[in-house]
Amino acid sequence: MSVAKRNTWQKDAVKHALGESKGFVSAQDLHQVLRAHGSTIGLATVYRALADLATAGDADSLQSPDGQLLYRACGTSHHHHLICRECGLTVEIDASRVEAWADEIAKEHGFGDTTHTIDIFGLCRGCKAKG
Amino acid sequence: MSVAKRNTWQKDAVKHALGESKGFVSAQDLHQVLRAHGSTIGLATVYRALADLATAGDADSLQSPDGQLLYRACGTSHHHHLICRECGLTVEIDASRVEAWADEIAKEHGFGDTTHTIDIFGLCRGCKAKG
DNA sequence: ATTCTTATTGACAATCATTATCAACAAGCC
DNA sequence: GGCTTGTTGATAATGATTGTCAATAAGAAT
Repeated sequence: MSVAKRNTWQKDAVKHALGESKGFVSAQDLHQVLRAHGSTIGLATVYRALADLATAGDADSLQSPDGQLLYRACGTSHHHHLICRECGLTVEIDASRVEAWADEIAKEHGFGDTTHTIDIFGLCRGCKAKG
Repeated sequence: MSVAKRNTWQKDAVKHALGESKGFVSAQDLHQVLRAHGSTIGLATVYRALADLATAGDADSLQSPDGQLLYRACGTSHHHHLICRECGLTVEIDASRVEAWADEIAKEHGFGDTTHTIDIFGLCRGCKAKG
């Protein structure tokens, strides 16, 4: 199998920057952060690195309500999120109950090979108080 | 309050075409269907009409996995969908159990004013057999 | 260490869905 | 029929993401 992937500082930079970010970040945001930190990394590269990370299971991706793709560093376990639409605060939630429900429903209707999108957007305590 | 909204054949056309469609349709698709039927409706108008319908609660919108916005005619009751990613077959599912769960989780973490995205994509019986 | 192969990069162009613009139009009112 | 103003639609603008491709550099071989 030899060398299929090469290790570059760019990939590490993206991975690291993603790890530093608290909530979900868009590829664009991450690119700007990296440039702000003095990196000369290209935008296309950030997109590619994020896609790789997502494929490898090191990152989680979801679509924000306005259609942007957001990424977040994450372990291998499958889980879902509760996200503040104001400040971006993210809480990982255990969704095993819903997972089971989703599989059950799918099976019930003869569907297979399923994936699901289960995310909750709202206002966190802090932002509720402000707003 | 007199007249805030006017009734135009364009809005009716969009509403009707949406009702005819079985599963979810993109604004682009709907526009093409309408044009194919001889209508001279403009693309921007289709987008506006769909947005209005969604706001009024007469249509349901969701994002397909590749980022497009899809619409579907639907009653006023809030529900979710099981969608075949191959042929677009859509099954409305009763998600009261998950609704309750989502609210509960949100409350538990101090979140308010929540909305959620709960959709299941998979392969229906027919497409499983083919693929 | 030097050379060699080729995966990877990054600037830029290309796509594609969606939104904004704005003059022309028509729905509902008199 | 006119008047007012919400609505339309062709087009341009936007903005995220992907494709292109020559230049670069990682890792293997020497």
